[in-house]
Amino acid sequence: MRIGEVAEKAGVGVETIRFYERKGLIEQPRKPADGGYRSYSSETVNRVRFVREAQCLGFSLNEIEELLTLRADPETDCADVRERAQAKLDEVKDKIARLAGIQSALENLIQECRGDGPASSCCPILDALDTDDKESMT
Amino acid sequence: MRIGEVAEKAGVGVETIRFYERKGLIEQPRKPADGGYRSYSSETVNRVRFVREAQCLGFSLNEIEELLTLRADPETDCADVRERAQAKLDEVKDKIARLAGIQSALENLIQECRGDGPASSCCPILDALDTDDKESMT
DNA sequence: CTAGTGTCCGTAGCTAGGTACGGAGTCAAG
DNA sequence: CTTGACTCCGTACCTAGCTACGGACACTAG
Repeated sequence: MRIGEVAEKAGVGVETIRFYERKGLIEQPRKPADGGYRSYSSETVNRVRFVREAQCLGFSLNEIEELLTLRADPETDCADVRERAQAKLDEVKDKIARLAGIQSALENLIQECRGDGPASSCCPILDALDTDDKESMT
Repeated sequence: MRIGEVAEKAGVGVETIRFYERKGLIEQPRKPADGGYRSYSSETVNRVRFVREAQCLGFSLNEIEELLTLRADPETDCADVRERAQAKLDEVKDKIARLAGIQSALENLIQECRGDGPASSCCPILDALDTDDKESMT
């Protein structure tokens, strides 16, 4: 599969694929036999999609690389992989918990803003989140 | 409260507060009476903390402003607020769902990497996430 | 053989989100 | 009334993550 096809299937530009390649986020597919064109496997499409996905969720490209290198590297000791995976898992759980806080703040807001009149002093998104601060300030 | 105190309590630099002020993310506290110094309420500290928090979770500053302006703007119609809050709520739920996908991929990975030997071909973080793609490709 | 499309590479430019600099003013303590 | 800590403002600079440019090469169809 050539670069244009990968880019299209992953929903990004060709330049982005080249950029990710330089960053080491996807395989380096030098194939001088094939006229000097890059040739990718379909796994690359999934990798690129995963990168975009993880970016939306607040991971940097470096963190995403860490996530991706958790997989099959035959040289790596399994205990090490497990340890890094656990660290990432903790991060992910923390993100979920904090998003859940925002979620319930928004739900409260929607509950409280039932009427059609002026919003006056209802709509306390920060107030809803302040409780966190108060807990951590005792 | 002056800018340095806000910055310290929120755990950011003074320049960052000024930057957020320029962006309209926090109140504009021009107080020429007080020697020309900015004077902030303690709410600003919470706002700044919320901004940093939300950034970690993948929201841009523009999106964060949208979240923050959901609160008490006496001119705003409550129905409009509710609508925007619902849209944000959908985004947040979606993020949580996608993080949950990564979470279970990591949990699988940790399960499968029980041994101490070489990692060989276990550790399928992408494989675990591929299932998503397959569902959306039917 | 030629035109068109896709790819190669390096380098330059762009947006978001800060971060640092430098010269001047404010204020409290000594 | 000077010293030191803090603040003012504007501008310049920086990193991350793309995105565009431009000239050369490959491959396909006509």
